[in-house]
Amino acid sequence: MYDLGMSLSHALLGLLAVEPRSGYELTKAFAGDLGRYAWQAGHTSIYPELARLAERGLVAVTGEGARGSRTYSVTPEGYAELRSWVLSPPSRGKVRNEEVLRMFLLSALDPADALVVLRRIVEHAAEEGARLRKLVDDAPAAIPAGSAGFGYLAAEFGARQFEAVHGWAQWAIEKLEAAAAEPA
Amino acid sequence: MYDLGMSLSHALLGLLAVEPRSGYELTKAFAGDLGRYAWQAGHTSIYPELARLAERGLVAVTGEGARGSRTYSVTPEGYAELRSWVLSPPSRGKVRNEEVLRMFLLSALDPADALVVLRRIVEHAAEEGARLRKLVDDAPAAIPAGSAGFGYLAAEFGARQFEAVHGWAQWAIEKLEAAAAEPA
DNA sequence: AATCGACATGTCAATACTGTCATGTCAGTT
DNA sequence: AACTGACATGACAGTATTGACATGTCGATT
Repeated sequence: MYDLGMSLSHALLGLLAVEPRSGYELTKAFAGDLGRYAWQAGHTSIYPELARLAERGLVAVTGEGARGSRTYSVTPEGYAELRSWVLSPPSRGKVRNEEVLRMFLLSALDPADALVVLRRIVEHAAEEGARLRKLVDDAPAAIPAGSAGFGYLAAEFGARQFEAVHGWAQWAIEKLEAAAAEPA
Repeated sequence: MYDLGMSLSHALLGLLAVEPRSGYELTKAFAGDLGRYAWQAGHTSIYPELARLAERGLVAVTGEGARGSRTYSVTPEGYAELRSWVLSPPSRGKVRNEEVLRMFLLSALDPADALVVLRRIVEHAAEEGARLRKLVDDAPAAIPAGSAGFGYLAAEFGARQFEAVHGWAQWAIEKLEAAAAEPA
């Protein structure tokens, strides 16, 4: 009677709801922004989880391709499960983010060390923010709701997050430099 | 020869670097914003990890209190390890965030369902943003670098993140409503 | 025809983590 | 003196995840 590891299964349902895919293609999706910012998983977790979802009837193999590939699609039950999960109250989701942890721990360091990290964050956030902003701009202006639009909302989300991180790091640098200038 | 589970150990080193604490107090720290936004862990992970850190000489018991409590402090080696971790290049840290995953999966849903979720996000982000903004405002204006200031940078970070989420969700609602108004 | 790289899936042992149960202490109340 | 709730740590079984290894296919070069 397990129903843990819920997040991975729902991530898979979500991806398959947008478009049927093989395990390999799902793995590639996790190697991109989805895995980088929302939920990471390797193929060794994905394949067994797909098998479990198929066993529960939430997905089904709807095609076979070259090199033994199997294309999975969500079943109506799978879509219902996904919907109920996304709509369900947030309560307290699992959170693990090494980058954010680093930011939390910044205060534990020497201000000089913290500044080094902050300057790197400023640079990195500017790059990632610009990349995602470009992604959004290049995407079609209207949201073709439901199909190809997957990732458009997410890209805008990411762009804004990085813009916020960028502003924060600059603010933090100013604060630390000001504190260093006038010793107590 | 393991050196995995790095993040938890560094979170502990960071907390102890700010101030010596017992396992119980560390557990409470994880029950707060640290656990909610950066890295979650329960006492059943924390105690064994503390023992391992002590074995490796990165922390040490520097006091014993009532009810069998042991107060841990970082050793110089522990601080060096922490410093090198925070300063080390980001490469690709572990990321797991159920809330962000939900946002990624929004596009997989009916626009009507997505709107429900987005409106809840607007509300929640406004609340959390306001709470953290208040936390920052109530904190001392200058950063007493190194000691009591822990959490000040982090609180501002969180406040800005939620402000960004708030803006994003409002933007997304407008987009979806506009798309619904003019059917293709 | 051999080679190579991307495609595609899988096993397995080791490690990590969660939830549940268990145990005991101490301070303040009743 | 019994009770209660917060303090404080720990064991353990079940589940999840990772990293290393393994296997084979197909298309395009060489």
